[in-house]
Amino acid sequence: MDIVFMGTPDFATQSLQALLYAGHHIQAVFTQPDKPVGRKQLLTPPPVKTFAIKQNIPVYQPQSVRTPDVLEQLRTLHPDVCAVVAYGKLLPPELLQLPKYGCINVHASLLPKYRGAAPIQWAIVNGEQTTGVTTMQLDAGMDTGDILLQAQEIIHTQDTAQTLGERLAALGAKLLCETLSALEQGSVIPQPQNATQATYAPIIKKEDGLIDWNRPASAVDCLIRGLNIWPTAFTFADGKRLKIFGAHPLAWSNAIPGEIVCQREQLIIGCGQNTALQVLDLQLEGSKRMQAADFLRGKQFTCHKFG
RNA sequence: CGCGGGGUAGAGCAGUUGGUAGCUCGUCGGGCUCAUAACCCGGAGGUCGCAGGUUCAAGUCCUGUCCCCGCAA
Repeated sequence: MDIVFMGTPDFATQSLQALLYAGHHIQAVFTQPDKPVGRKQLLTPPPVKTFAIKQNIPVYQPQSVRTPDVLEQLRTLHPDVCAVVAYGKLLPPELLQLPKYGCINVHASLLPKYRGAAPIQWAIVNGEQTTGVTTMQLDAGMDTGDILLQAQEIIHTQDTAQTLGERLAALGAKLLCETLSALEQGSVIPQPQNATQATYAPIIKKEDGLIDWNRPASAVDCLIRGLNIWPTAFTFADGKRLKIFGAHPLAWSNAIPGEIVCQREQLIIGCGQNTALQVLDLQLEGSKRMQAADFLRGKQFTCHKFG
């Protein structure tokens, strides 16, 4: 098929790659404009752009897709379908109607659960045991279109947003290819979403990473894994910000939430409901990321509580 | 030149008012032990990020420079 691809992060790159391998013709790629990144604010191209350029695919990076120019470009390209994967912009209705098969979206959740920008992260943070990917026919709403195909994926107890995201990206890429085949053969029936079942996964903000030590250790662990590798769950110790990249929940008694229960060979913090968290992988402000054992070898906290 | 923290043995850190570097772990050798990640004894390993400057003497003060990290964007 002749396809216009719209996507931005690594998650989307996998789908683009899969479409190419499947023998589709990618006419053009739309992706977000380059943005300043990091402390040095270096202008950095999104992953999809980098990949597209290597494949000699034309790249467009409009600030807005709600302009006559963009609509005109799409008309000229005249794609069979528009594949949208984590593009980062809502598409206007006129554009959605344009391609023969409309616009197909890959979403990293089992819709109607976890509509929105950060379905992978929130699924982990909320302690879900399964999630998945959905392909759907885009409509004007935020992840409200008719469902085409879905695939389940188990969330492991060690999963981070990073590791789960990689698997879902691969799964989503595969599902996208299957969906396009099914559309061509007319063998897929769009299913409207049950809006009453819908939940939302809003974009993650840094402050979402603040750890509430009153919550049970398992919940804190979910937060840590869900927000790894970005923005990372954090707390405060000795007046400094402490990022926690990895931990292990423990059963414990008489734990005071936030209390540093132990910092000899292991770093253990009290949590809610008489549980505790063994911190394994951390980074103190001004220092680099390291294993708790390494950290404790050179430094002890003078405060008695985290948070 | 946005604000702040930091670059000292393989790893993580101390180094007070400037006087030729210490700690924990690891590592090597020996001992103890049925055995060990445990314990005991001993050893190796550092031009203190880099370049200048002040000084009788600088990791420790001054200047410049590179790199890392938190915040802010």
